[in-house]
Amino acid sequence: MANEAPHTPPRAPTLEDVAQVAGVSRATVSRVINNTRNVDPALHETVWQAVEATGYVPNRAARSLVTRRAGSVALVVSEGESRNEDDPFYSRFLGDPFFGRVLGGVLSVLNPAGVHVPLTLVGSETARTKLVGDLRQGQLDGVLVLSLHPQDPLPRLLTEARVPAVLFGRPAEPIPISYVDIAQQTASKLASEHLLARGCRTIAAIAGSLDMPAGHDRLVSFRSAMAQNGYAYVPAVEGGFTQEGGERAMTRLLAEHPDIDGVYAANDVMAQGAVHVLRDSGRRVPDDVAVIGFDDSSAAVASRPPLTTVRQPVEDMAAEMARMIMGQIDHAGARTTSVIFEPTLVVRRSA
Amino acid sequence: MANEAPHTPPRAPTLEDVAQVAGVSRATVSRVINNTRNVDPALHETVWQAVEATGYVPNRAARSLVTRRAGSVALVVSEGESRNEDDPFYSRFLGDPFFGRVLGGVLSVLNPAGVHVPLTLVGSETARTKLVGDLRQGQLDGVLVLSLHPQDPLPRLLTEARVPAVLFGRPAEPIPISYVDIAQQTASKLASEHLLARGCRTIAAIAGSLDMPAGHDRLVSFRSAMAQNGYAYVPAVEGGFTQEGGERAMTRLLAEHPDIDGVYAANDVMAQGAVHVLRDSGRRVPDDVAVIGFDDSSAAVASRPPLTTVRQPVEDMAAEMARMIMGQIDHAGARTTSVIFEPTLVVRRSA
DNA sequence: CGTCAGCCGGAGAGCGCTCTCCCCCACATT
DNA sequence: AATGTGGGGGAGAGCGCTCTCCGGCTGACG
Repeated sequence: MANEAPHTPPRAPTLEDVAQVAGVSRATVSRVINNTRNVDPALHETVWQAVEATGYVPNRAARSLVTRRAGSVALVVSEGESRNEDDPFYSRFLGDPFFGRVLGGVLSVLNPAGVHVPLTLVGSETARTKLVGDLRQGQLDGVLVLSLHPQDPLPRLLTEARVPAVLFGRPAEPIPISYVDIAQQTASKLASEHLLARGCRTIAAIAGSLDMPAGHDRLVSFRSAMAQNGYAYVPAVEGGFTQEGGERAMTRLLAEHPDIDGVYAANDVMAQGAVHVLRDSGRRVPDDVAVIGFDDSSAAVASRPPLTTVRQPVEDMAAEMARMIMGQIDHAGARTTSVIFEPTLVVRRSA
Repeated sequence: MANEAPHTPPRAPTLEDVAQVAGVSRATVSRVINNTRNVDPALHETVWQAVEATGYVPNRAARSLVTRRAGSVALVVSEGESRNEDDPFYSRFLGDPFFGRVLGGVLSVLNPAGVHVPLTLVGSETARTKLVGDLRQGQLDGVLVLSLHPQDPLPRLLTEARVPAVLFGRPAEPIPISYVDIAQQTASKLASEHLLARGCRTIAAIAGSLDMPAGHDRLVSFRSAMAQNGYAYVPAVEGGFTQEGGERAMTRLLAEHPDIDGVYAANDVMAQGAVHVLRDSGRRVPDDVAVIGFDDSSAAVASRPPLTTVRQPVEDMAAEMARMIMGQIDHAGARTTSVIFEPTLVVRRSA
């Protein structure tokens, strides 16, 4: 028994190997694989056979080195200053079904395209500079950003670095950066008209955090939708997007307006909290008070009664983000764009 | 205005640039940065200053090319044959808080270490070969696998390719692959003793899918824990880990054993379904029937009453996976290992 | 029949880094 | 004083790929 290469794994085949098998030059194989120029069809065929035969897989690193393209787009979950990566807050957000849907949408576009999608949590100055460094250095071709905090400096940083980036949801400050978002007016219209149509006359809102664009926009547009139907004022309490906040908000709303018969909550978990409070106060849902949530999350289905809720096409939005970032990467200097999606109302039993 | 480099971004500094600024050779700078050998402390200092001054960031691709290390570990969500990537099933799993916790745990170890964590959904033969190809080619240093299906061929494939890999949960078939898991016996002991201690005498189980290790082990170990307390037989119905399945299982259990006063469900959503059925049947939880769930997911908190549940230290387990894979990568040929974690009982109001 | 454009394949440079090899010099040893 | 020893630095090869440049061949046209 010869001791040749006793523990060396059989080195992966390179372009050179394929070239040798096919009896052509490295350059030709490269051309075939990236089909970048006309190559004689017969040779083309031979080369592919050689690729099959050798089990060749292009080496990403080598390719990146020369093309200055990493072939990866980071999905970044970004907080402002206050938090660090160990904060359970992150797990909470990552565990949110919403995040999973985003991920699914992004991967459905990027994985088939052979693009890697590294995930990063960014919650400190250090992490932020490292991210931008990676981007400038070309370790990353672009970023998809889920920015959770209105004062998050990351979006601005990214625009300043002139680096491909797309946000989920409009930025808190008006800066020139691409994003996808949902038509909050449509959502509000859907919700208000549904509530009105089923006979609600005293309607209140449980708002999300008002310093976040989503929280702010949902309340403002709901009020204006109600105004268009003749309701000059809609009482609202902020619930901070948490179930407990929803419960507190509902309690307060009930205290101030005991005759409430319709509630629009800016997300499902707050709606769920509201339902609990409503039931505990002896009211039936939807008979005495109708409740509409937002997100169509698993909470909506798990709730009793299951929640009527506004559904964002999150997967589609995320997929569009992926397409947008690829566009930006391919055409440097392209204009920043925004794509707005239409929500739908999923009618279940709570309203 | 000179038109020198009108649109060329100022090329990122390379090792060479730093070397020039520091007045040393490329090799020395490399040594300092990776501190791989003794370097004169004074020079060391000079070099770091030069790094600061130039804003140098090492080029990952170039480094990978020579070290044959990608600096990235994929997190793979793997299904068996039956599904494709567009299947909403994936979104559902990704949206599961459990997944987010895994992600959080993994990132808490790998991000600080500068390791990228690309996410991949693998649900087809093509995707599987591509993954193994990436691994062999060195685009990926290792994989962390969440295998969802008992017949999933991926774990076996990975061991055959002799590639660094760690599973969450023991493999369905006995193959030599590293994994982390939970001590199901402890979980069962905790649950059974809690139920018994609060006076339950007719106890049933709602099992998960029995072809999955988690589903199987939870039921088997629960029965043996009950047996140790003198209960020879525990009626059980499979609920497939879904809320609806939990409802159906509870309905059937109730029909066959109307005197049930304690239920152990293999996850929270089934427990939540069970609670709904129990309440609809006029029984009070926990007064008439106590219910224990598993996972300590958001469903446990959202449920009314909030669920007493078995909590796995998922973040810790995921972090350990990350450490294990790094160990495997650094010491090729290391033995496959398993690490088993102890669960705890989170007592809320349902039992 | 000569010239030239156009097409297609090969040669080879070089992307930014690591790492082996070599050399120089300071200091210890004989 | 000659030789040994080892720490610390530089030179340079080369990782696997893309892409520019070049050359040979073919066919069209004068």
